[in-house]
Amino acid sequence: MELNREDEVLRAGDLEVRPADHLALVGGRTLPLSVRELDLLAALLRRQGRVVPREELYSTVWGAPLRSSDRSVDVYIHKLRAKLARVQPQYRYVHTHFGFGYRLAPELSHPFHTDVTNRQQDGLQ
Amino acid sequence: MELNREDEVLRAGDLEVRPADHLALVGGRTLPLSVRELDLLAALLRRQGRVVPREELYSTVWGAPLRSSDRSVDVYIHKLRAKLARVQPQYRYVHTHFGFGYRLAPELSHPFHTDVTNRQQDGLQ
DNA sequence: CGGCTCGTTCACAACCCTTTCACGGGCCGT
DNA sequence: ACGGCCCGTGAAAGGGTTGTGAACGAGCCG
Repeated sequence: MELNREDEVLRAGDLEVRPADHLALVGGRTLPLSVRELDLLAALLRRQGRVVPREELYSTVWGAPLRSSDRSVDVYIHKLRAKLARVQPQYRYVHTHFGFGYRLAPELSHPFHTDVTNRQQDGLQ
Repeated sequence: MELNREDEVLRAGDLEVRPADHLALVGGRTLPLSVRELDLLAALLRRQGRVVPREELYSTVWGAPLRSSDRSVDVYIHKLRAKLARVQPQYRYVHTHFGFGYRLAPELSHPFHTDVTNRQQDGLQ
């Protein structure tokens, strides 16, 4: 688990999270997230721009070491992506790093190297 | 295999690699690389400016002696070049030294003279 | 109790990475 | 220029990893 400074405000792109208030905003609008979803998002935001291993995300958010077959992180990443994409389809916030974990960084959805993983051929925009 | 100092940062031109974070950046933007690709790039960066024999690259990145017919290094050099060229077409980072191996050095691409290889006896450029 | 939300787990599909093969073109010594 | 080795490059197979929808159960509340 991770401390929440009372006044902590995490930002990335149009995203804003106030962990102490259990509140996530996108462009000023409230984004309804469950506890796990918000904790996971906060953990990623605090490590913005870095690749965060699953093990670190799990131990931070779930408070226990990750068991080898546990897919919880993936499932919640999926839920986060779904909710973020519904509000901001033009941005990708969560990026997969194959074999390691995830990285949070607001990037335009389509240009250049697409996406989520390390795709080989991205098409010529 | 090669040690990754936790804070090691490798640079060449607009390229920046942080092996410990599994992260490669070009002009601040993330360059999506697979594990092998990143390891190979890091190995070249650590030997920047020198001609690195295939045998050395293979044993460093793959952790085993190079077998005589193994083309893995060539294939991954190709993948690296492709990804680098897509982001920075004006630069050539990886140079072939016929019969020996590869050398990493950021150099402007010659628009009219496509000299792909470098002879050993060419000396420094 | 009945309906709801949330968290967990499962199963299958989709995808990515690595390795290997094959073909063609390049480079070099003769 | 020739022949042979070397390198560039696309493709494909195999296996591991991640995406995704759905089922299940616990807790909450009317």
